[in-house]
Amino acid sequence: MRALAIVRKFSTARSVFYVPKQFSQQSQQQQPNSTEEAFAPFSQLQQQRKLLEFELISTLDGCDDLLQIKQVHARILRKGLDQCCFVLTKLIRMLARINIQMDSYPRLVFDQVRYRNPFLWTALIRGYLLQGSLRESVVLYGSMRREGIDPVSFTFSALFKACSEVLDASLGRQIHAQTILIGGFTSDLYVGNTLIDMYVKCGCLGCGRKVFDEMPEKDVISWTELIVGYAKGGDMESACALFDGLPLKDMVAWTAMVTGYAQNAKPREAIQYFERMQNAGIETDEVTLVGVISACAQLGAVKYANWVCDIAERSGYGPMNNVVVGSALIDMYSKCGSVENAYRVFEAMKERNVYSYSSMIVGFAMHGEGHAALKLFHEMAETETKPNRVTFVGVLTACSHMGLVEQGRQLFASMEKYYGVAPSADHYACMVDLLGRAGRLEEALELAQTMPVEPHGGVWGALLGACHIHGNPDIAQIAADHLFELEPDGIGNYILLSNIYALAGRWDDVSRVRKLMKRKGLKKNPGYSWVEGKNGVIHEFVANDLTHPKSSEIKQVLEDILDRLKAHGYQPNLSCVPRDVSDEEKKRILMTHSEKLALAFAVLTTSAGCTIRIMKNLRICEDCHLFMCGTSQIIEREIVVRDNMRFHHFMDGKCSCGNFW
DNA sequence: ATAGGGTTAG
Repeated sequence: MRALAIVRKFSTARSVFYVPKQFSQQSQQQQPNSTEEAFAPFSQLQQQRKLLEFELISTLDGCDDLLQIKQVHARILRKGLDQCCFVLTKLIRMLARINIQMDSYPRLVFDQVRYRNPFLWTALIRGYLLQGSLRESVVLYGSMRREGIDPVSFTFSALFKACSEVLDASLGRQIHAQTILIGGFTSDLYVGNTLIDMYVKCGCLGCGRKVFDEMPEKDVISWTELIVGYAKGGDMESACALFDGLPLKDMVAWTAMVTGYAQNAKPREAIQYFERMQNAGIETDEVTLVGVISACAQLGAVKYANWVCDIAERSGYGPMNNVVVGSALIDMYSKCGSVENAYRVFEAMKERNVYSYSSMIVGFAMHGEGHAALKLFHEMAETETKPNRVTFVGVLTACSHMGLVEQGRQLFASMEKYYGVAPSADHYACMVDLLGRAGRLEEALELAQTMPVEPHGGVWGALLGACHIHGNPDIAQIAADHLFELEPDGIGNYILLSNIYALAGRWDDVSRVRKLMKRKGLKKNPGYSWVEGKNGVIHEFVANDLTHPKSSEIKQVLEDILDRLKAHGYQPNLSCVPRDVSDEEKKRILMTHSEKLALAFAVLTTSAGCTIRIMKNLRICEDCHLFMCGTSQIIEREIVVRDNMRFHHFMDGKCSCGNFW
């Protein structure tokens, strides 16, 4: 047994430095006469051989179908590398990646190798695991041990990685238990880190934390994995606590924090961390940039947009050099109100992928430039880049915001037929939105009731929104019943329904919905708006909030504007206050809407001629919309409002949305 | 041939 093991060990080593026949014959013929010469050709051959192996491996890496892999395999055989574990391991891994049944081709390759090293074994075991054949992989692991091959730490890290790829934590737990039994591997840094990553990816944050706490030696990677885990779970406090305790913070750890805040809708914190990171002298790469760009997109502030774009250019990851950064910049500029700048970035990009096109199309759609969105979509069809589900959501919303019912229908019909994208519930939601906004509520309802995919909250939500626009409490009731079942805690749905009843004057129904909300313990999410002030300070306004230091001046400005608007025939739209109060009270409430406060503040603090930009977390109401139209005319300035859905550009008393939003 | 961070929607 022992002898066998030694032979194996030797053979394993030999197989790595296996010399092909044609080369070894050649070297024998040459008869070297000094030691130096004797080794020189051999090591040269070794080098050539190594180069060949690496070349084959990288060729394999670029393969994405069976035919290509078979061609490389033929080359491997021609070069006499049929016993080379190094290359064959890659071959098996690639076959597993494209989901070739392990029992067939990969198994054959494996069986033909006489001296298999742990890496080759691991590739096969990992393949079975990825294909869900847990039993087979356990059996194989047993045979590997019986043949005297000791697992290496790589064996376990590869297995844990496979588990995390198939998101199978219970399987990972079993293997974890095995490593504990064998002993020695759980204290390995690599194995520990893959374990944490697996648990985190599978959503078992607690288990990951336990591994982390028990690791005798941790590095910045262990920390970062957990930080990301907490961030993905929305627990930025824990992420932050961990980060504070991290002795050596590197670029990736910092990036995890920036991205974490960005993904948890805390753009200001994300930007703060990015600034702290820069002050600490940490380098910035494209991933960091994408995180902070996404934060700026959420914030919607032009100054930050230009600032971060500048940094991207200076660090060499501008739109010219990096598709991902470029695509993120397109999205950011669209969301910061400048579809022109977004398009400038789009044009400057050397390479464009489906993200670049989709972001640009969505950008046009958001700004009410539906025709530009459709034009770009057709341009895209001429390229190699294939539209995906998001691209279609983009073009369909573009149609929806423009009321292009027929074009939307045609696109929807072509999705599967010409582009191979099967319509999902999301796309049906777009269609319901398209029909509903256009006032065809019965058709929208029928589509929701007969669609072949199970409708989700988005579908009924679109219908409910349309009922709000067109004032149809009966269909709203149907949509809401579905919504309350699908999203029992979705506060917005209750408020929307109650507002629809209020519009129809059905106050009994309003109080019924209010009571329902109260019973469920749901609280209204307050509407708020914000504007960018001097020096990048963001000023936030909540409805009816008079705590801003300039409140009395703001009130004065609003009253002035109101008087002038009234002289032009403006009448407050009292139906926008869904409460059973006096008309006077309704008028007062209307004047405290957060976007009006923000508008007055902007008028107060910016100079004539410059565009006023307001961001808001909810949909802008009819009255504020009318108010903005009028104000843009009397103060002769452009006003841009970004609500939760889209942009409104007010100019000369008109809005770019054509009062259709 | 072993470990960490990334962009698009309603």
